[in-house]
Amino acid sequence: MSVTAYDVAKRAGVSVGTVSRFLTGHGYVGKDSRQRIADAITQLGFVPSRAAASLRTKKTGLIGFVVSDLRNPFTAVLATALQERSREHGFGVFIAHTMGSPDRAIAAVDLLRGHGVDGLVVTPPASPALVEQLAELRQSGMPVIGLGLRTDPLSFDLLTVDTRSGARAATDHLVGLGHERIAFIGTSRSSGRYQGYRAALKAAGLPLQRERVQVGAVGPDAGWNATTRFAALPDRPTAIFAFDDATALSVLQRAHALDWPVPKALSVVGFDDVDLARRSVPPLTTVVQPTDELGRIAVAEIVRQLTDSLAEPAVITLPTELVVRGSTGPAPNAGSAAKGTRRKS
Amino acid sequence: MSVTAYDVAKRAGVSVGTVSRFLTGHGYVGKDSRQRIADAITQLGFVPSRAAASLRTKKTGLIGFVVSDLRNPFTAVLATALQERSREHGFGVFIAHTMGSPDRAIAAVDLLRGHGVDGLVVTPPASPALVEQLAELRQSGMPVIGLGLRTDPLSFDLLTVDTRSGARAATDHLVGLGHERIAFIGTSRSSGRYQGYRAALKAAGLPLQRERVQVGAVGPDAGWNATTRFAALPDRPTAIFAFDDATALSVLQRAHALDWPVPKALSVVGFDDVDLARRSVPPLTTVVQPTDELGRIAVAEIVRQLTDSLAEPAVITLPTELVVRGSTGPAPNAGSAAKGTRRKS
DNA sequence: CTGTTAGCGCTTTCAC
DNA sequence: GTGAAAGCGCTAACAG
Repeated sequence: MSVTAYDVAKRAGVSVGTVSRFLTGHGYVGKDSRQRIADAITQLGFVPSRAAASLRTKKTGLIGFVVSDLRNPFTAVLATALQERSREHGFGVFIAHTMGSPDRAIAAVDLLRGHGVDGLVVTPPASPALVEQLAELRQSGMPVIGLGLRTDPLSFDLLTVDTRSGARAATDHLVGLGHERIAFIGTSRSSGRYQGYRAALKAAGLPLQRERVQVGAVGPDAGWNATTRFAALPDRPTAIFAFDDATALSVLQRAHALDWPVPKALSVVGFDDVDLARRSVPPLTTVVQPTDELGRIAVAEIVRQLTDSLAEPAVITLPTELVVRGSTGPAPNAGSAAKGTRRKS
Repeated sequence: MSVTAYDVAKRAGVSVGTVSRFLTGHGYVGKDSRQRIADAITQLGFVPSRAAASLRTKKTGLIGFVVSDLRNPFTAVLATALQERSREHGFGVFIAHTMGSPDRAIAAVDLLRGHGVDGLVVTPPASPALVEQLAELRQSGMPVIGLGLRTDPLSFDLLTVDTRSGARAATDHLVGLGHERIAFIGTSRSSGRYQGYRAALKAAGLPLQRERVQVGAVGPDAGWNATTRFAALPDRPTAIFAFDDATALSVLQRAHALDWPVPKALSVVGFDDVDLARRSVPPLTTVVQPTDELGRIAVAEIVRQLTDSLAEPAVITLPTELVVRGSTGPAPNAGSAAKGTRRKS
């Protein structure tokens, strides 16, 4: 660690300047020097200090990634994709988790800022204060991109998937199977998922029942509890559309524990298509998010903004896709006539 | 980002030195100055540059975490624990994944080094070259701790859980239930898990059958495939002990798909106790790893070494605990007499 | 208690 | 093509 560019220079019989040119690739370095520097570097095990470099260049080669909880499988997949793509551009990813706390989100951004990240990728949830902080950063020239982080006046780039139409497709699928009592578990009524859910019900002429909508928490516990509640309803829903796979999988498990057979008596749809969805019992019907694309585009956007500097904040929306697996089936009393007919009404 | 300590100093009407003393907490700062500096900082939105600071102090406040794959739930939990604990000590965690590639592991360490991490926490798999690299680093004064990363001559600190006795307890549990054909899925025959498995069989006077041992890959795919193979055996095993929960859960799923009822005809034991294990169908019997403890101790060790400097490499071993849930039951033809008797050979 | 000053390791003109 | 030298933002003596 204490071997510096000067040591390399001395060893190679050149000056630091030349070593630096070799390192950065800016400016010419003679074929001869090039070879000797390369040798000296490997012999000495020299690793250039980014801290020192960044002091001059104002670039750390670091992308900050603010997440709520890394233990969420979807987040982990996203982080992995981001890291893979960043690597291709020579960036490292610095992940800071917030455990869903607004205060910690702000602290996380400051931590990342302190370490000089070149850009920021931020995921929900966001508080007004966080959004303001990010907007300022963005204004001061730092690439900031919100991943599924909608802000009312668009104050930084938004990369999002079309959750609304994904939710619509999922609900349409259930309607098409003859389901009329379709429950929803999600974060809020303003989410794209809820909008899609509602739109599908409306299009099918189905009532929107308050007791079948569970908003607030999502995740394993929430899915479990919501399922318990739904099961206790006088008119049990015959289908549940859950915010994400983590939630949907626990719905599956709770339903099993309650002897509420899936998909015979209950159909379940998730969102994300995490690895386990493919292999749950039964395999989960879900809405695929283009995770790799998200990572790829997020990094590409950061890199672009780093050079193009200040373009107007833009929205990039990626499509979703419904994958039908074993967790959805015809509604219990729907008979054979129900198949896909009620959908266009 | 471009607001510096000088700006703060000017605004507060003091000198940079005083601002620095305020920031670091070293040396005295008058109550008056203190207040004005604090005000200036918030007004200016000043975030000190760690890069600049670390150039002097040789400390970045960063702990590097080298993992194979963040998508492994256990890894994600570990990363989360590590991040929580690091935060308490004022450290950030820089995660670099290797996707299991030895070359990438080396590159990851260099990436981390380049960013000047103060310490390194490394998880398997490790190659000889990686171990050598880490040993050198450790020798040059950097805290390095291997998490479950055994090296033959102990060249850096090893923090590990007693997987051997965990595996022993798991297998003993199966033996106690009357199982005689117990299969194993793991990484290698030199792992603690295999040793524990073998020891338990031996103690029970049970033969160690080659075709019931599947070493090499682990994880969802491996669990799925191994189960397929085990099912095709003339003498189907009545129990499977899997390397980790990710593997065990896919065993559960594959068994279900094969109409191989768990735990009636097949008992399954995992390792890790990830979140989903509690809620799988049926709930997974598994060996708990003290994840939080691991994170806590890893960070504490790094911090300790950062001050105490060079102690001899040591081994810290944490105990495991077997949690019995619904995925294990009496062996199919064991009758009631089998209960726990065969255990003491 | 506080100001001044000399670097930390690198990059980057500017000469040669 | 390459060397010399200044400076990035901060910390850490060292005077006062």
